[in-house]
Amino acid sequence: MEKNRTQFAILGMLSLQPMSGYDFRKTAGQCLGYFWQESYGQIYPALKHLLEKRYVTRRRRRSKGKPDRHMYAITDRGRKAFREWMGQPAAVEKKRNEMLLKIFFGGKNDVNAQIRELENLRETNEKLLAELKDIDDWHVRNYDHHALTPYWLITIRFGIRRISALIEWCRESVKMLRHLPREVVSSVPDPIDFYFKSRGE
Amino acid sequence: MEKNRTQFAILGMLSLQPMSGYDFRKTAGQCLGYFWQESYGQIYPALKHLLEKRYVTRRRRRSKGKPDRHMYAITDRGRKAFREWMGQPAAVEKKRNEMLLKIFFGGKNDVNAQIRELENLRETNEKLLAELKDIDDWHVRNYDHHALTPYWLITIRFGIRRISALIEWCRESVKMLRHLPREVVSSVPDPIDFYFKSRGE
DNA sequence: TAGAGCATGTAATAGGTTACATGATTAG
DNA sequence: CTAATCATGTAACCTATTACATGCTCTA
Repeated sequence: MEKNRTQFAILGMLSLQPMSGYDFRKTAGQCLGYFWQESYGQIYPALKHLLEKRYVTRRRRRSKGKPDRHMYAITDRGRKAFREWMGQPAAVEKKRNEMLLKIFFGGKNDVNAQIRELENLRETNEKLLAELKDIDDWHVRNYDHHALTPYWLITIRFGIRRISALIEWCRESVKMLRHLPREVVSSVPDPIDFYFKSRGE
Repeated sequence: MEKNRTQFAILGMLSLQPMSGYDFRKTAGQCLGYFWQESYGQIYPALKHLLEKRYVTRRRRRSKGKPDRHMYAITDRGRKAFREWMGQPAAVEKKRNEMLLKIFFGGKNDVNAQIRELENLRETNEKLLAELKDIDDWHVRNYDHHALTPYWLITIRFGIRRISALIEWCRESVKMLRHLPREVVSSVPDPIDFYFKSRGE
């Protein structure tokens, strides 16, 4: 099997419980949202492939008023492929943070607009942090609810730490931008020596 | 202009100093590496596009023993397009962390292998953290070296906070995995109610 | 003498987003 | 009446990785 990770994310969810493509999107959004995201454009083709390879089975379930649903369940073949994938070392994703890229080059022309963007980011993430802490609490109180609880706590705490760090960084950066030197040194001694070169590398 | 970010990353670097595609790869790897990455398969086609749109100019520079280099410089048109892009709100990247995904589903069969993976991650990032702190120090000591220094410090500190959080998370997670309940509760009361559903959502 | 670094680039493939199409029900 | 939710899926793009091709020089 190739390394299409969407398929493994789906297999993983199906290993917990049978569900439809729509369910997967929704459930994954809630449980994995802060470190894994999928869109329908990937999910439905992936389910098709999984079915062809007999890693999953499909049953049509009718419902009144709503469209029919395709309920998928993992097979033994699927479970085997999933376990194999789980054993392999995790790949590291490419990092891309457009806001950082823009800040590196001097950010917005209007410093106040830049500050507002950072404040917004902080506020959004403060809400997210509160939610994650609630989820953490719930799992601590219901530690015996599911065999995977300790693992879920580990992933949640990744989110909590990462988001807390982001919030602190927003605060610090806003402070720095507020105390920016008014008259900025605009002449660079030697353009060849900018940034790293000048550190003697 | 479209929203091919590779082109803007290149324009940004060229706004600091003229350079070749090879230089860009190298310099970007050093200055932006912990939040932005590009491969040659994107860089060279992007330079071609930038040239066609006359956002950059190209001069061939010969050198003995080494292949010829194509030196690119940003034009006024390019600078204008770049400034326009800089003013727009930054897009948020899709999050994808394969290690977290695997941990969510129970991680490696062998808990010790999982612990080793986390320890490796921590060690790698401790080295990276030390490097970033050195760079931070250098910029603090040479605050007047370049007009963009405060901005560079902001991006570096993002890296420092993010990596510190990761390191702490690794430590905590290893501890949790070491104290995992031996006999794991393997029966789930009601599979429909796993994770979120059971929190009353 | 093997491998790394310098330096350019392309082609095949894989991965991912977005908009669209369909159409009923339910909540505001 | 409007918008959201339910639910499936496709097609047209765009984005990105990987392997390959070329060939010289310097270091171990």
